[in-house]
Amino acid sequence: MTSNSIRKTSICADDGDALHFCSTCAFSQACQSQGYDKTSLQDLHVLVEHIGPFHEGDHIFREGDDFNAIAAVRGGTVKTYVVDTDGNEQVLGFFLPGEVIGLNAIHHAKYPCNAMALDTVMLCRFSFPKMALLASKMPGLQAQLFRLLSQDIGKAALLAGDYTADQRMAAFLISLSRRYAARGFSATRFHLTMSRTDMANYLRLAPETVSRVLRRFQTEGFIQVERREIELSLMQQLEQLAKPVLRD
Amino acid sequence: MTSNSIRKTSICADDGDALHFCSTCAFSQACQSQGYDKTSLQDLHVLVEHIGPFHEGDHIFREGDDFNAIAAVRGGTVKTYVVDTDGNEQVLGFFLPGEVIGLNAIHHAKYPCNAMALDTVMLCRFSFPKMALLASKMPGLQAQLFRLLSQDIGKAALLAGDYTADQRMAAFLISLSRRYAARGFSATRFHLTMSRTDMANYLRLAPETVSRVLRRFQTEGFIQVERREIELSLMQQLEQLAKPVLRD
DNA sequence: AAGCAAACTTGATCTTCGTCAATACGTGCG
DNA sequence: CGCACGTATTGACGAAGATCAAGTTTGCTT
Repeated sequence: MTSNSIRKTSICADDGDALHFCSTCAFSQACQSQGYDKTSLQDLHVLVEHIGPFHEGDHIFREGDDFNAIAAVRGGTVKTYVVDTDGNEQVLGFFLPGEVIGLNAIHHAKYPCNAMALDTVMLCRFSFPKMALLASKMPGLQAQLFRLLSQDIGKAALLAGDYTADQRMAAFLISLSRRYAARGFSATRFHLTMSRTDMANYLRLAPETVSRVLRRFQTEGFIQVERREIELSLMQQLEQLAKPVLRD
Repeated sequence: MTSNSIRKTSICADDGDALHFCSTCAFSQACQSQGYDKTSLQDLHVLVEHIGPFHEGDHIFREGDDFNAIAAVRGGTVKTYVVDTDGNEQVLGFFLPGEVIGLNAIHHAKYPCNAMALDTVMLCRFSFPKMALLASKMPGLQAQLFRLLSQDIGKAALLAGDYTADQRMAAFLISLSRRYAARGFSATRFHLTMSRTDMANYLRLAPETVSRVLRRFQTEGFIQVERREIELSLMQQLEQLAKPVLRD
């Protein structure tokens, strides 16, 4: 469930090498890991575009917008969401640095959801048509795209099953922890970039329930939480709780 | 949410034409829709394998099996599921003729769930490595694969949101109806190939709740249900109920 | 520094759906 | 034919979490 395939922390490798596009992006690996030719790499350079900064509350794309590009998060957090018929917000996911947004837009050629910056966000934008064309020439890139897409199919598991509020919350915290750790950040102390309401809308709980569960986790010694700063003290116990959700 | 990209009903077009592989499969379209060369087509023929019949209760693959192929359902119904830590079955999806199973296995190169035949099932098996290779030569095929994968990312929405039992059930029935209709079957009368328990495990409800909701739908005149035969009488009302779930 | 709005917390009550238990139904088998 | 098992239905009860209603804190604006 965590993005194992995305690891590098450096934001932009301007190392004078041929590989001078965003190295945060998931695709650098694919290219590095196999013999690419100069032409392909040139093409890849051309189709990449660094954009941002977006600020808190800015929209990156909106539901119904024409799809033309996917984007890797270079810095900050992006939430994707839809608004249901009664005006309630359903958060579909939070995207940390190194993770890719827009993959669910390929099918209908339109973005099926909104994407909003939760803090200051920098992106690496890839024209999808160009990338698909390039993928034909670079089997490693094609494979990487297939993997990214396939990975996302299973992601919804966190929301799906009928888990308790405690299990959901534990799984959410563990997931964040692992994803931060994979980027070289602390696995035990981090900043929650989203509001309690965002968390609630993601976990399909009421904001009140989120508050209560966090408080109880604190009194039980699992976590220390102060506003949006959180420390996971008893990882063990949290993982135990999260196990049915994360399935590892 | 319904598989718009898959329409043809015929099971196997042995028409002597170059296109003599399973025309039920999602990929025939991709190939037809653009100028393919003879060699590619030859390759595509080679990588396809008709398998079956599987009988009720047979496993097609199991969680943890090495991934090497995806498969299109030619006939019958397949359910995919996982068993959680307390032994409860979570049904991930039902796959009708024309739909593709195994797409979520690409990422880890292992099947992340079990697949079981609910009745007599015939499949069209595609070696994935060969298919990926071929996709490099056939942009249409590559695009079709990207679309199929992207489509599945959004599918989990049916289970996700915190909908009522009524909304879930209505959405489920409407979804089946549309998918059958897309295959040329009746949109209003069909056979439920899965047990109440399977439906419950898919919709994240108790089997008792499934029973009660179906009964209430019947007394309200929305449906006529007799054992596993069902008729949708007031499509209008059902669609109204399902709207928040299906988002159209 | 005061005022304000938004986010968050906390408590009390209510609703939906799960659980438990009993019964009916239908199918296969002796 | 009738027994037995699995599947489905129906009813009574209980629990988890939503909703409603105040409060409290935070941070922003003036």
